Order: sequence, then C-alpha cells, then structure tokens
Amino acid sequence: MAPKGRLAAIITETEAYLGVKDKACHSFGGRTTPRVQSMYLEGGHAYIYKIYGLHFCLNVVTRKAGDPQAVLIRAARPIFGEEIMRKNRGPRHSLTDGPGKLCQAFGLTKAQDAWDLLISPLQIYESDSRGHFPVRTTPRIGIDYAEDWTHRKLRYLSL
DNA sequence: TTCATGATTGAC
DNA sequence: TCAATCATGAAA
Repeated sequence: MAPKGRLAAIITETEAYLGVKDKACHSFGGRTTPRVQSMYLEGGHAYIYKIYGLHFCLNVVTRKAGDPQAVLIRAARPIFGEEIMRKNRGPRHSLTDGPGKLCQAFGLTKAQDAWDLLISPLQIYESDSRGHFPVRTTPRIGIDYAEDWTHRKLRYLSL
C-alpha cells in the first residue's frame, strides 16, 4: 500500500521531439520563445505546456542543456493513487490514456514546468521490465504539418 | 495589436 | 464529426 496521496503509473506511450531540425518540435528552427525555455535546460527537467487553451502536456528534456529535445509522455497505466486520479479526472472519465488526461490525473500544470525531476516530488524511474516487453513504433499523433517529419516513427508504445 | 492555430478531449 | 477555449507565435 502506497503512502496516502502518492500517485504512480507505468509509462506506456511516448513520443520523441528532436529539437531544432524537427518541424513538429516547439523548438524548431532554434526558437527561444518564452514557452520553450525549459526545453533548453539540462536533460531530466520537465517541459510542460498548455495546448488548445485547455490541457497540459508533460515532456521530459532529454539532452544536454542548450540542445532542446524532449520526450512527450502520452499515456500510462495507473499503479497507485487511482482514487485521487479519478477525483482529479471525474468518475466518468478515463484516467491516463492521453497526454492531457495524464497531466490532469496527476494534477500537473504550468506550476511544474522546468522542474528538475531528479530532485522534485515528480520522478521517473527506469522499469525492471525494460527490454522484456515489445515496443512498437508509429508516426506521431496530431502531426500532419511537419512535412518530412510527419511520417517518421517517433511514437513508442508498449503492449 | 491583430490573427490563426494547436504534441487534445469529450460530446454528439 | 465537431466545438471548447486561449496561450503562443508570427505578422503587421
């Protein structure tokens, strides 16, 4: 039994955003606008942005500081704290099967943008089962404008 | 300052 | 299939 108030889930779906050359990446072209500031931090920091004026999406910065690449966390399977997730999401809705849903279930907002995941309450661990289950790759979701980057298989899903 | 749009979600 | 809803970024 996990401590009260603690939430955990196994990440099942991610997408890579490969920085300044990637037309689908917010840092494309070397953009240094306010929104993407946190993507320029050292790998392991969070990049959280708001989309469609409604939902938040969680990314993890992946490279050295100054190289703005990140992985979008798109979906996960809840491990504990489902009660709280249900409360955050509403009883009639699914919990963590989408990037915006995952953030709402975990209560993530701009407040957690730029957090250092190595020393913050929000953490990500490598799974013991890594390499022991199949990973499928497909093109990224919702990217129909990125020309040559649209069809690259940068979405990774387990199961 | 204006304007178009989106790494989504949920209802119809 | 489509509306909600607004911060962001580019243009003016």
